[in-house]
Amino acid sequence: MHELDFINHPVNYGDMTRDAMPVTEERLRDADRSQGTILAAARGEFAEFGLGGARMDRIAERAGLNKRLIYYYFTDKEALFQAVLEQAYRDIREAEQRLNLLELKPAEALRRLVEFTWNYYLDHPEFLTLLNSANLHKARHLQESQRARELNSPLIEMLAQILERGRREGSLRGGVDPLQLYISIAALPYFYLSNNHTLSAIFGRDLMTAKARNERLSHMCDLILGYVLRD
Amino acid sequence: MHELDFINHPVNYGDMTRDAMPVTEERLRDADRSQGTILAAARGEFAEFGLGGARMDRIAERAGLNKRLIYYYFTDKEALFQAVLEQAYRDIREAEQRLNLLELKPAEALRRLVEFTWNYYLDHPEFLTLLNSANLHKARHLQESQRARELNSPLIEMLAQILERGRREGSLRGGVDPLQLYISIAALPYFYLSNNHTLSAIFGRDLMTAKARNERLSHMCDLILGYVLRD
Amino acid sequence: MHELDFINHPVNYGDMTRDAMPVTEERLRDADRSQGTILAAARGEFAEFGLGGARMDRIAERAGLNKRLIYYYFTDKEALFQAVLEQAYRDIREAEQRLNLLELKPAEALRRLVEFTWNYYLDHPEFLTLLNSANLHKARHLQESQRARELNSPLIEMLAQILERGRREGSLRGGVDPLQLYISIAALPYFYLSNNHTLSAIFGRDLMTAKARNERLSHMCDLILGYVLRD
Amino acid sequence: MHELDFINHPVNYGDMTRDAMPVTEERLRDADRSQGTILAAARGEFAEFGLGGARMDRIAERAGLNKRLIYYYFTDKEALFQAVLEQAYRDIREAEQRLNLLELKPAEALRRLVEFTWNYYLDHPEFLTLLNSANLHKARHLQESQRARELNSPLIEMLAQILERGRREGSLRGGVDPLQLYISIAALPYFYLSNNHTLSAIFGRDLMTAKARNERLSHMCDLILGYVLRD
DNA sequence: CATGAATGAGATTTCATTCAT
DNA sequence: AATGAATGAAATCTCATTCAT
Repeated sequence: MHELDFINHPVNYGDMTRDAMPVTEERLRDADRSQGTILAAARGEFAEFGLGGARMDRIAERAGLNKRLIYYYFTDKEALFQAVLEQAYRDIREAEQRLNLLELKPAEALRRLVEFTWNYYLDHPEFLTLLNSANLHKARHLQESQRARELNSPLIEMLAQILERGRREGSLRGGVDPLQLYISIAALPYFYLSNNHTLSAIFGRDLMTAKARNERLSHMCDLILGYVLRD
Repeated sequence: MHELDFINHPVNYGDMTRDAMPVTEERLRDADRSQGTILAAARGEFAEFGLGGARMDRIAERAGLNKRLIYYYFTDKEALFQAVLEQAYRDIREAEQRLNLLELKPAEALRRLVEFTWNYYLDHPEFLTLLNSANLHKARHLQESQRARELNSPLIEMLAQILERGRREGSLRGGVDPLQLYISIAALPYFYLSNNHTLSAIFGRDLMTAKARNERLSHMCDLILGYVLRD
Repeated sequence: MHELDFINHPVNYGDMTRDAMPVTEERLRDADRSQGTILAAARGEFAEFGLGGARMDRIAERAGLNKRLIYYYFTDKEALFQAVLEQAYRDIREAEQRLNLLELKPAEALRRLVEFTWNYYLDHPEFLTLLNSANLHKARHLQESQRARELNSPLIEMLAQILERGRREGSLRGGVDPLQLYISIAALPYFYLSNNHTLSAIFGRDLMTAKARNERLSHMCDLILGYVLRD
Repeated sequence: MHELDFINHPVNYGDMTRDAMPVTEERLRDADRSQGTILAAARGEFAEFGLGGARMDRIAERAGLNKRLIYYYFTDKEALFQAVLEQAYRDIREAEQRLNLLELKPAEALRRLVEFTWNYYLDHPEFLTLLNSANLHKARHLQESQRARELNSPLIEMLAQILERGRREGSLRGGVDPLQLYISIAALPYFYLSNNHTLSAIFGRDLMTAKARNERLSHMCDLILGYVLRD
């Protein structure tokens, strides 16, 4: 997202005269860009060290920007964390939107959702850590966020439709609470990946090899589909 | 004045030898008790604020003991955290030992394990946070722990036996990896409880009412048993 | 929205020479107005928080103008404070000028001066705080001001004439140093108003009610006139 | 006060055994001493630079103690300022207590009070600056002080008695409000000394020479006594 | 065994000021 | 004339840890 912003951010107006330059746009983009850079740097730092362990100095360094600028744009560490969190949610919601589950058959849609969740967590490990941090602080940052409700996943509604359709078709069992199902679909990969280190240490077995990962994905699909499919 | 203070400092008990002191045993008991008090205080603090957010000052205050004593017994914050973590694992393993799953019928044993896990997490919320903290730090504290292996749950072995027995009896399906199943049984309540705040904030729905908790437990049992039972 | 504002902003008047521009005068007026706005904002800020506590950011905000502009017109915070101080002095001197004490009978002139001082301080509480700040900094800003001497109150000279006339008439006692008297006439309301909060807190009595203020004014008149009048 | 604490602060308990040492006293006294040192350093710093201009670093340096210790004992800058303020008030009240005005004849007592106030302000210039700072902050620090009322000068009561006695004797006029008089007696030297720099700069005349000071004291006595004496 | 006092390093945050248009 | 973005230096405050009995 932010990455893309950079692409068309030419600083070179060739031989345009200074007066003719679209000064304002340039500036606004700079401000936006700085904010984006800070946000990205902060996301990395918070993900790696948690809210308490993150260092504003390091965030500035990661961003290649003056520390003061962080406060200029984000007020303080807490607010910055909140901004990072909101963005992380917006990102995953956006990805979810692109799934188009309703075009698939119910069972297929569920499998696809399990796969998507697994892959998204794999590709965005920061999301897990951020979520952990947020929960350590009792979701205070979300509760303070006025956009909290917007972060409500549209998937719940979609899931409800899929389940209902499956039930009517006779392919899925009835009486499944979409929220419970959604939570379970998130829980299964989340725990595995988030606690990967502890689990690996205790069981003396690397859970992140390609093989282990494939096994986990199958297991989760089996579990979810085994539960929801009408036999 | 500081200078002079040294003069008569020697740990001088007159000519009594230290071993001959009548108080020794009592003292040892005090020592044990102090360590326990510190450990309990630290567990609370780490659970509430994470490793980064925990404060040695507050731990001392919670324990009602001098801060210096913590260092005396536990070297430093990291080591203290490690001690807390090991104890938390020992505690849950002890509880697991008392389950006697092998005495039950396979399906019954599984249901009981799901219920146990759910209830243990409910009763020991600090376990979840400690686990989170440990993983934020990539389980460094476990890897450094020489007792890590001892923490390996005996449940895996037990689960393997249960699954095998069920398969032979024909009551359970075959081909279920006990480790995957164990992880899933932990994952389902873990995510729900650990992310309770975030989920409640986002879905605008209190997930901790008695009703909601009962629903979650049924859902988890349905999910696990629906998957594992041979139909 | 911001973007659009700038579009026709460029300081480009085509090939008109700058001197020929019709807007010059208007601009000068704007410049004057901006300076005045800044000065007023700064006076408020310095009065409320002192030199050390005043914030350039807040001054800009109060003025509704860009912070950079303050530096453009006033060099730095110190110089701005000096400018504020000079203006405050000019203001009170101007007000004094309008008193026309010499037209009154000596005793009447003195009473009027006491009343004027009291009222001026009441109406311009910022004057007191500015004076305090100036003195905290050992009047450095005044010493650096080239106009310091101009700030010398013409009242001293006037007071000398009044006292002399009164002495000759026999209505006032002799041997009164006009500077001492002037200082006392300022001191009596100054302390009351400047320390109003402290005094109110300590004596648990609101000193700013209409009644309390009237009492103070009578007391001061009694004190000054009781001293200076020949009985 | 603190100064005296040092005097009997022996560090040498000779051949007392360790257990017999009044360890606690010793320690407490050290803590007291450190607090006293910090308080004295802070008083100087706040007096010189005001609350906003004071630097915690400099206070630590002045005290010859670790900056951290200031926070250990006084929480933060504001609280430290409050402590300094309270102490300054306690000091002047203590000095007032030693005046024994009631033993003198009314007129004599008043003259003595004027002299005392003048000399106290001369000897404790920090008191004036602290008072100024306190008032800049609208006496917030006093209002928050639970001891505010204890700082109420007993002089008011004493003054009331003196005035009443003088009135009955016939030596003093009646109808004088002791609070108004007290404020005026404070106001006259306060303004002169507190604004000394500004006044000197403006009038181009050093107000702190021995001669100038004597003149001021006479003037104040004349003013107060001229007002209060029955002729 | 136990402790109150003290500290250095480093964290977050602030603030006057300058840059670049 | 006017501005939003950016900064370096320094301020306040925090925190794990050690000192000295």
